[in-house]
Amino acid sequence: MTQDAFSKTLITTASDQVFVDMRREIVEGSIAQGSKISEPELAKRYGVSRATLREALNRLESCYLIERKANVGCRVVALTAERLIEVYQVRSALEGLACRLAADNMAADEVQSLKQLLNQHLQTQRVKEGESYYQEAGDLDFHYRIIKASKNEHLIHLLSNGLYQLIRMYRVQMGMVGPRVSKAFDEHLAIINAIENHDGELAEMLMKRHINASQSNIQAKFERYKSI
Amino acid sequence: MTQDAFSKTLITTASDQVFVDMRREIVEGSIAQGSKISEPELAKRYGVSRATLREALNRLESCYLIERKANVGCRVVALTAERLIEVYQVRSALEGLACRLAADNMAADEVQSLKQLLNQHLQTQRVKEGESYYQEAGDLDFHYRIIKASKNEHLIHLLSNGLYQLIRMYRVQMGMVGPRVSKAFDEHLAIINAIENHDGELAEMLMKRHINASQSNIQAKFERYKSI
DNA sequence: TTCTTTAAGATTGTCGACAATTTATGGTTA
DNA sequence: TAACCATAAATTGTCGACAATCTTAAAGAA
Repeated sequence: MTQDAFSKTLITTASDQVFVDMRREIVEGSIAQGSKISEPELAKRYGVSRATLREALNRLESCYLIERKANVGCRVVALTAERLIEVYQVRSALEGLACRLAADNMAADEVQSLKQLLNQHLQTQRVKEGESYYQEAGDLDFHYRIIKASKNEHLIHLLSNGLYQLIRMYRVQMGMVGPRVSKAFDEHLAIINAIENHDGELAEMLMKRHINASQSNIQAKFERYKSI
Repeated sequence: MTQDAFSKTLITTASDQVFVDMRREIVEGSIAQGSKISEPELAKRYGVSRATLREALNRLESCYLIERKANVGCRVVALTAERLIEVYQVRSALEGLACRLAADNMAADEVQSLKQLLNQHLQTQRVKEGESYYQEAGDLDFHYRIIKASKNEHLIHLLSNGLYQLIRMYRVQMGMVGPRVSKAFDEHLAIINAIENHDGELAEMLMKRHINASQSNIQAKFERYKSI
């Protein structure tokens, strides 16, 4: 029994493994967006039976990475601009809530640990140079910690098992690196300060703006990407 | 192929039917909260194979009605006060968003139709007498229409396929009828007015308050229920 | 007695095969 | 040629059986 790095999913069964593997392939684009999924073909490829594969497919559907139609089959979700907006509207509302709850609940040492994390990011050369590390794993980590600090299990599940892989899919496949990195860092700093002051209202507002800015950024990239 | 009344789920396959049936039984309490689910037993009871049953179980897990542990099995979710708070915090954020979007998007004739629905509720004798009709189906219908009017498919799915059955489960099993009915009606009216004026900010705020009030109400009932 | 170990029983995970449905193919007709 | 229908092929839905794991209960040691 092992553990997945991104979603902290415990990998116990064969279908767990297939689920995590397929999820990575879909997020990274190895399995192309919008492509049809053939159960017999994929079962053979992963070396499992169709029953095991279907178990994994069910869970991929739960986190919105594939879509099923009865008696027809599965398709990998297609990344559209409209869908991106929808997802970010939801994300903004939910992470805003998470941030408010974090500001209410977070203990002093947790705040310190979070500040330390951000300092690490600052001092890492890669951040200054705007490399992908921060934007991907680092940013993810920051947001994840705040979500976790909300102490609302339902919310945590909704975000980390539901929305995040989908958001990663957009970001990874758009190749999200660029000038927003340093600006995002400042916004993170402001959010921490609000949390430290237990100012839930402000923390929520800052997080929402932060995510909206992130949305505008990725959306601009999206337009450029589509016009090519 | 038929259709389910509550979630508008299309029932095509055998597992669809089992899913809808089990969901109703869990929501209504026929299958007790916290109880262990035996796959062989339920498969026999519904007259399907275990594979079909497991398909349904997967989907029940997606809408948070049961919880699975690998190699151990499923349990019906247990209704705790903590969980109720968590769910309502999320609901408040999401329906607040839905209400804001509805205020932005809703066409004049849609607003009129919604007002008409509310008038029907008012004129129905049962409402005045505080019977369960309004609180259950009527209230649900009102909220559902606003959610739908948000035009955000992801949000719609999250609420109607995700949270709503769980919320119904609390309400049904607590027996939610009582003096809040008329007050809730007034709140609904205020929300519609805000939507009609396309005042998204106000509409969001009113909806959040409406849901928070509803939470307090059900929570009070919960305490009484638990102390017996 | 109480705790640990072990074996039996029961439950879940996985598999391959069959049935039902959809999709592709090819032939017919207007 | 285009539209329609019938047939064949492929895909999904469902089933029963076996393997792997957990749970329970009995037996033995401290």
